[in-house]
Amino acid sequence: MTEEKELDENEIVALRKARLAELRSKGNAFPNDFRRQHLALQLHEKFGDQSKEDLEAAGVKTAVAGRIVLRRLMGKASFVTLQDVSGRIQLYIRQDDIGKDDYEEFKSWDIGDIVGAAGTLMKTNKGELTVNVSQIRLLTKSLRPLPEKHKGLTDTETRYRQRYLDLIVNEHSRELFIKRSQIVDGIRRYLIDHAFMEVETPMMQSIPGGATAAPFQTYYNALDTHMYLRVAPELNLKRLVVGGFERVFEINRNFRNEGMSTKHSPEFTMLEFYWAYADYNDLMDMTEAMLRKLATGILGSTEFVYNNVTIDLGKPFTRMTMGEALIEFNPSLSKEDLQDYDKARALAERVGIEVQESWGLGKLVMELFEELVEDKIEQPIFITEHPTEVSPLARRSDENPDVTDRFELFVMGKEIANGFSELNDAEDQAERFKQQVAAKDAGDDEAMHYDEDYITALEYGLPPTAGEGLGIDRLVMLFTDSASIRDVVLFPHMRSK
RNA sequence: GGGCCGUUAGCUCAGUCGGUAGAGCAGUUGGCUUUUAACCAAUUGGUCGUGCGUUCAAGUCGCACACGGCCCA
Repeated sequence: MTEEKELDENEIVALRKARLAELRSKGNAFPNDFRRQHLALQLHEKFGDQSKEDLEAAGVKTAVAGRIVLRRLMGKASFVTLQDVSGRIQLYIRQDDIGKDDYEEFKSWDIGDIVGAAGTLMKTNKGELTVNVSQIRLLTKSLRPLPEKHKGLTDTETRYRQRYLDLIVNEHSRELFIKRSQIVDGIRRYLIDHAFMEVETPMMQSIPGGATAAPFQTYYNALDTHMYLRVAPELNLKRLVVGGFERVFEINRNFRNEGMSTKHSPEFTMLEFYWAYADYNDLMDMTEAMLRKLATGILGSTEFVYNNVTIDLGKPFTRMTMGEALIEFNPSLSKEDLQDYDKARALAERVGIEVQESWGLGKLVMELFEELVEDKIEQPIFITEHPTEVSPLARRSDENPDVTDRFELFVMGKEIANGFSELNDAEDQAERFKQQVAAKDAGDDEAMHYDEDYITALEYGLPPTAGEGLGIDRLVMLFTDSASIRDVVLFPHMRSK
């Protein structure tokens, strides 16, 4: 039975399993008592500059551990390249140093095996820092062959489905996800340094809210009720501001039940933060400062290249209203086109937008912006004055009730951030929810629900507050010059095979 | 949802006009005590994504499906 199975297997796997069986018969095949003294990078940093002679005189002892990624075997001495979390270090193993039996055993190990080695630092004749090994142990036997050692793993599907292989083999991928971690870490530190408090709010909600988006539905047996995965944490975070936590933030996943594409993932990571006694202008200032600091800290510069365009976060970001942007990027348009419903509608139909009867002027302008401006943006721009009709949670402008004190930050055609002075007028908010419910009843499955408890919270009093959401995945795409959101998500969703 | 492209050895890829499957790496065997994509010699490995069809004959042509990529909505 098992024999048949093994016959079906790839001969490489079968052979390695046989070797593992042999190891088992000799004792503990999976020892966990090895302790390392240095990472590869630490050795290179501390000793990389020392001369061959100085290193030999110093006789530095070390113990390293990692995966064998390259082997150069000779009759009585060998080199192997070990890879650990920090990088690579070469080992030099001589039969004379470890003994004939151990050397023969060592030669039967494979690329992919995880080993621990102790020895003394040396430099080869070509100047490569190397551990001259006195003891080496196999810690974990690898049963499957790794991808090609030079060209690596290029098949996109396999890189996504078996990300661990991508990480073992492709240094670029490893560096990308390290950068992602640094970005999240940098944002967290920045906010904490500015007196923000990190909180966690529910991922499962009985009423999804905080964004216009279709939710995922699930079922909670104990309560015998349908629940939704959150589309945004917004309303809960503002409840916390009502409660007196004047600066809060959350970095976590949101779920939106829409298609997958290079720009959209059904679950994505979002920073949301809320800041009492501040407005949307303060948010824009802070966003600019934070992005500059992140880029400097992580990329070493405020300039970086995305899709062959050099982006400069060093200069003050352009700020313009949505109406101004439409005209700026489409000089044939005039102000009147955007202020008159009939003209705006005619224009929308002319550019191929499927206009719905329920849309007002505000929705038309927003759709026109998405169609005629977004893709044309390269350098960072704050777009402001979004129509009230499409901003149900944002405070109205004091000058014009049809627009809100809101902004979105765009870079290279991507919406990176969205923020506004929060609507803290409970009665206005109740009206806006009613409009959303009407839109939902009219068939808009992205429209919001009426959240009565949120209105109650506002009735207790939300201080004047500014709030913002910043898409982490898209920011990572920018900072790493990645064309697809799947490249910056460790385990992107795939159809099961 | 639509269009285009892809799927061949563990990995990276060739495969002509339809004529019975190739390379490099990895693996195996042998050699080699400062190599580094180690090298030298020999050698194993295939349900050509799945199914149906055309044909004397299909990796190759046709249709359907699956999965993926890119573009569009």
